This record gives sequence, C-alpha cells and structure tokens, in this order.
Amino acid sequence: MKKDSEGRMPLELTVGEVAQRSGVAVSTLHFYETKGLIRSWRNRGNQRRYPRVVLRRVAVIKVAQKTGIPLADIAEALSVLPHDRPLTARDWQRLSQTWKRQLDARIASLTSLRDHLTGCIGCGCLSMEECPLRNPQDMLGEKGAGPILLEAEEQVDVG
Amino acid sequence: MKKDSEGRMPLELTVGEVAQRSGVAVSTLHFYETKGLIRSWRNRGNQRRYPRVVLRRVAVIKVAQKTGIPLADIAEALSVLPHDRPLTARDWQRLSQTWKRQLDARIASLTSLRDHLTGCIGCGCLSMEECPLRNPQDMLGEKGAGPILLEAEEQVDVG
DNA sequence: CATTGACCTCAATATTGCTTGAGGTTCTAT
DNA sequence: ATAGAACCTCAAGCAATATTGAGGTCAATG
Repeated sequence: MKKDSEGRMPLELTVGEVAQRSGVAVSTLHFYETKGLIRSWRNRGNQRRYPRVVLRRVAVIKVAQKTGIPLADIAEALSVLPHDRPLTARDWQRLSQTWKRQLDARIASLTSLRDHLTGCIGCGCLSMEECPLRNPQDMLGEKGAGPILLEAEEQVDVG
Repeated sequence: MKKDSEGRMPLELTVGEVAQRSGVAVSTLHFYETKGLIRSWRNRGNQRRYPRVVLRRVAVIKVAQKTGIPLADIAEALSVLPHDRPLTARDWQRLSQTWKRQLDARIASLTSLRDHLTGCIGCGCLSMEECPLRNPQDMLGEKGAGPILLEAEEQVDVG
C-alpha cells in the first residue's frame, strides 16, 4: 500500500488496493457495487475511489457470508450503515447481534442434525426401529398425517 | 398410499408417490435421477417405478444437504450404496460417520465465527483495537505478509 | 370411450454469486 | 513521450440446484 510523502495512510483507495487489502477480486468489488453493498466515487479519469471504511464493509460482508447469510440480506442489513464514515460500536453491535442470533440458530440446527446422525451411527439407523430417522409407522403416509419428523418443521418419510 | 388387495405395502412406487412421501417435487426426482442419485425402472408405458429403498435414499440426500454437502459429493457417497435392496446398518454407518465428521467441522467453524462475533459485540469491535476482526497493524498490507487472520486459513484486512 | 390426472421428454428459465472476455481508456514510471 | 499496468463498461458464461413450460402419452374412471 502507498502512503503519502509523510508516510500517512491514504485517504482514498483504488479498486485494486481494496481488492488486495480485503482479499476479494476486483470483479467482486464491482459486483458488490452493483448490488449496493459498497459505494465509490470517481476520479477525473472515471476510476473508482473508495473511502477506507469500505474495507470494514467488505470485512463485514465476508463475515456475514460465512454465517450463511445471502448477499441480499447482507445488503439490507448494511443499508443502515454509513458509507462515508467509520462504523461506530453501536453500528456494529446492531449488526453483529442480529447475525449472532441467526448463527446461533444455524448452529443449533446443525448440532441437532449431528446428534441425530450420532444416534443413528450407534443404532444402525436405517435398519432399526428406534432410529430417529426411521419412520416409526409406515402407515402414516396414508393417514395424511405426513411422515416422520426429522426436524421440527420438516417432514420426511424415509420409507 | 395405495396397498394391494391384501392391504400390504406396494412393492413399487410411482414418481408421484415418491414425491409425496419424500416431500420433494417430481421434477426434483427427475433431476436427481439425471445426477445418478437415484434410479428407477420403467413400466410398459415408460413411466418410472421405484423400489421402496428410494425413499431412504432421498431421506439421506436431504439429511446430507442440510449439513451443507453439495449434491455431487452426496452422489459420490451414495454411489457405494445399493439401489436395489434396503440399506444395511453398515452402509449407513459408513455414510453417517463421514458426514458427521464434516458436520462437526462445519459446526466448529461456525461456532468459532460466532464466538468472534460475540467478542466483538462486547468490545464494540470495529472501533476498538483489541477486536479480533480488527487489523492490529495497518502496515501489514505493504509488508506482503497479508492482513489479520479472521479464521486460520483466511485473511482479511478490515482497514 | 371419453375425460382427466398423472406421467413423459426436452428445452428454457430462475437464483445466487460471481468470473471471464472484448474492446477501449487512464495512470505511472522511465 | 511512451510502454505497460491498472482501470473502465458491458455482455456473456459458469456452477449448483432446481422449477417451469410446451407438446405429447398413458392410465384409471364414470
């Protein structure tokens, strides 16, 4: 990264600098811009220039993506954040608390699934009556009640 | 679901029956078939007929998908399973142990991410020096060392 | 035997999240 | 002044995971 003659941080970043420092491709930054996730202004030669805060936004995007949140949702959450000044602790707290909740839910769901799997490994699962993945009564289908629950809201009939 | 004249379970299922009992769309079953995840034979009128074990396979596919495993990987794992007879305990154990490991890894990764978020909520994160999401030294970028680690294998510079 | 619902194939479309390429411009270094 | 790197736009393509539609066949029922 360049510094000015005093060795200070640059006030604005080029797209290449943002790409390098944030670890995402230039094309991805363009893409994020079309989706409204980030913003830039242009220099005299029509090239994009970014405020430093864009690095924070990109970092936030990446964190959120890791939790499994789709870009559209991230965009909506980010829409309340300033594009033009550093994020405050409060800004971040709102976002991260929301996302933490979603992440907790996701982890809980996967953990429950894993515990089912674990149980099934022990019981031999698909060939045994007591397995949670097994349909306890194969009649259920015709009662219209729907087959066995694998997870609370989702029903499958494993036959 | 229909039974035969003795009230027994049908030996073969139509695509519609499989769809209803497994909770996936007919088009999805067609799709899975093109991907080699399931198989069928045809009756005289060229309609698909399925063995009951297909319900088990579909259930397994859905379980695996919930853990985040892509269809291609599921297909590969399922390729060792019989299409023509009920799965054995051993069949299932091999699969579920593999997937449990992947699931464990995924849960661990998300949990670690959540813990970062949790820490950040407490510290005000993006505006504070001690936050794990924050780049501790903004010089790193130009040293080519790459910016701060968010997770072990992934580097970001949050600016 | 005529209708109607279930089924068939194949192609096109949808969504998400990007990447690649063509063709042209600007910036930086020498 | 000029070469090469970096940038620009716009369109197309890709991978995964299906869904939808057109046009036609089959099967169960009154």
